[in-house]
Amino acid sequence: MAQDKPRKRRKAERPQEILAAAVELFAEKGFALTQMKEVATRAGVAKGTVYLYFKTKQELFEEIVRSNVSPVFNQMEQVLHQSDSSVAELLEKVLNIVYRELVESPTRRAVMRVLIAEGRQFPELVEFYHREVLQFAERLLGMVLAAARDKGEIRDCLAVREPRVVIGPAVMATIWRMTFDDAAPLNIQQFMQAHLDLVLNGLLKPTSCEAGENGSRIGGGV
Amino acid sequence: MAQDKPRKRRKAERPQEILAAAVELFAEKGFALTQMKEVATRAGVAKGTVYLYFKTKQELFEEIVRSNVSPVFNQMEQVLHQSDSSVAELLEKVLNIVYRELVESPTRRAVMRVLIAEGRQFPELVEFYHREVLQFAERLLGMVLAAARDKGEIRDCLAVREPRVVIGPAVMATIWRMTFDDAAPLNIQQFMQAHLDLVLNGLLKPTSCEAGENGSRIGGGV
DNA sequence: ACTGATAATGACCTTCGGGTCAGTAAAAGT
DNA sequence: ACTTTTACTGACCCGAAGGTCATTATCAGT
Repeated sequence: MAQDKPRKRRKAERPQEILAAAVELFAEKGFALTQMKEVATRAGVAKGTVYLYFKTKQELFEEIVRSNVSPVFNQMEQVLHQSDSSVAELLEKVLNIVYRELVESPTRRAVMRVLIAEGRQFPELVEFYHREVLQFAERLLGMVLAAARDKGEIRDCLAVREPRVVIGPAVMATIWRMTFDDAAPLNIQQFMQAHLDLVLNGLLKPTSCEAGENGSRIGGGV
Repeated sequence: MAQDKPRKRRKAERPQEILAAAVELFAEKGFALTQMKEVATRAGVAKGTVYLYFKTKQELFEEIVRSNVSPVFNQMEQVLHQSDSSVAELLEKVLNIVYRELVESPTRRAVMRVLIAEGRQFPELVEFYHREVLQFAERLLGMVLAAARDKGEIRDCLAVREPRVVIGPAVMATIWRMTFDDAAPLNIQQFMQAHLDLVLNGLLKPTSCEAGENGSRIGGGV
């Protein structure tokens, strides 16, 4: 029990180890319920050590948020600049990335959850995340949709101006996995397929021949 | 300042007043950050009084959850049993209710937020909410979609088996209003219109005449 | 008016957890 | 070897907040 582990000095590795431990715990229990003592233990150090590398608990969380912003969108931007693909292909690729990197990544889920749950405590961070992640994604998607509309691939519908409605189900899936997955697990693959199909084709049967744009459809364009 | 307000005995009204105050505060600050002292003050009583009516903070929250479960679905069920309407009309009515009662109701947003944020603390409550609200809604919507499919109004697509994908954007809107509305306000009316249009018609242009089911569409039916 | 019953109070208790810092031990310098 | 530097430790501090209870105020019944 009291085996007095041999102290080691590893200044270089500590920050990463502490961040990793913190991410896990924030993902499991949220910000408020995570104790710094626990973070320290999981990182294999004493509580005081954590405070050598991060001034406060909040700064620790901020580091996590900042270090998880960029990677997703590098991929995204690459994909979207193959603009010879059809919207259908493009959207499928985008959704693949979103589901893999956002819905299925424990780290990013954790960030999302804490921001939703306890965002009021750090409004600047919420603003930062919105600007760097959400707004960025929104613009990217908005450009794709607008381009597709201009090429005549998709209808000039409201969703083109409000891309958030397109990725809505993915956000819901993230929330679901964080909260209700024990009660009713979500099959991500299946959900993603349904999402893609719904967004591209809608629920209604294709209008039969005559009357082109109209028919039984409602709520349509602009 | 120290005006020593005249104490009043109002056993009957207290619980409601306390619940109302608590809802407001949970909505503003979440569960953990809301202090019982504050709840008491806002309800116009002293802290001890709150504990005359609710054993613990958690029980106070449980009461809020339980008392906010049923009302939405009474409306919902009524609407859905006018089964002579088209899916388009039905879905529009359902989304109207969902956006009004869930996305725009501070109380229900608060419940949702606390469950997402701090649900780990009360797994039984999460399970309860899932069973009574989400699963119920899912089944209701699932039945509507299945019926519409059988009537031939909508395609036999994956979304019929996974109704959650249909209301996904509404969930996102709820989250958004709780978290990012300061950074970028959401126009609910517009968002709802876009949502309905997207879900019914999809993004792609209607397939032109021949080839009926297929065409440029991908990821389609079952 | 008096009094028993009880709604209401708020000072107090207790626990808990973020943050500190005097001290310890592992490297680096000589 | 010995000293110096500094990464590291964990007992301690202290404010905060959930929950308690002896006391006080209000009201109903007589």
